Amino acid sequence: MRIATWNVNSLKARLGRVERWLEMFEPDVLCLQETKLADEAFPAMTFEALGYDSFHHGEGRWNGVAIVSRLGIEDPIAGFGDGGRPDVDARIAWATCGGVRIASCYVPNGRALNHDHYQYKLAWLDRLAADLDGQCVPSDDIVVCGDFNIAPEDRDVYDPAEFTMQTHTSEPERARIAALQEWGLVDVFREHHSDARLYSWWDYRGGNFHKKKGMRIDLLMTSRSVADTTDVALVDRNERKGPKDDPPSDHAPVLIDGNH
DNA sequence: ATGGTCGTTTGACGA
Repeated sequence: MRIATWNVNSLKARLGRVERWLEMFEPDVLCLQETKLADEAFPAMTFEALGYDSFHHGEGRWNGVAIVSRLGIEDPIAGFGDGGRPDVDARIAWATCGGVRIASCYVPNGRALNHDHYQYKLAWLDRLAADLDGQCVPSDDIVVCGDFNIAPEDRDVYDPAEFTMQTHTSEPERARIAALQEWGLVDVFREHHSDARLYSWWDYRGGNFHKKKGMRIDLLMTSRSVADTTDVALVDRNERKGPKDDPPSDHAPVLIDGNH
C-alpha cells in the first residue's frame, strides 16, 4: 500500500497539481490538509474520475482535511471520534482504507508560546491521543498523518537556534509527539532517513526553499506493523517548485510505500 | 532596505 500526506494550502488553488501528482505517483491513499473548502465545494467528482473515493471535512476559508482512496472508505468520521464537543475547526478526518485505520490531521499552528492558540494546539494533540486510544489498539494497522506543525527533533529544523522559544520546537509540543510514540506509533520517515535537512515545509518568504531553510513538520505516524512493512519513505520536494502561474503549496507531499 | 509571500479575499489576517 502506498500512502501520502500533503498540506496543499487551498485545494482550489492546487487541484491541477494534485491531479497530476496522483497520476504520477499513483498512491492508494492521499491525505490532504488545508483544503480551505466547504464540503459542498470539495471536488469529489474530479477524484472519482481518477478512480478515487474521497471523504472531506471542511467549513471553507480555513482548515479542511480530506482522505482520498482507491481502496475504499469505511467508517469515516468528520472531526474527533470521541463523541465530545465538536472541535472549533475542521482539522481531522478518519477513515479505514484497505484495512488500515487512517487519520488526516491538520494540527493547530499555535502562533506563539504565549498565545491562546498554543494552548489549543496542546489540548488538540492530547485529544488526538485519546481519540486514537479510543478507536485503535497499537497492534492495529494505523496511519495518523498530516501537518503536525511540530518538528520532532532539532535535525528537523534548518536552524534550531532560530526556533528557541517558538512554536513547532517547544518541549511541550515535542512531548505530544513522544506520547504518540509511547502509545506505539512510529515516525516512519525517520526509520528510513537519519539525515538532517530533509524537510517538508519551506516558508514562501525570503526564498527559503532555495536557501534550504525548511522544517520537517508533515509526519506519518504509523503503528509498528505498518512501519515494519514500509520499504520506501520520501518527500517529493520537486512539488515545492513551480512557476508563478502554477504556484506550489508551501508544503511538499510525503509518501510511504510497502507491503501493508 | 527594519521587509520579504501566499491564499483567503477587497481589508486584513493567518500561516
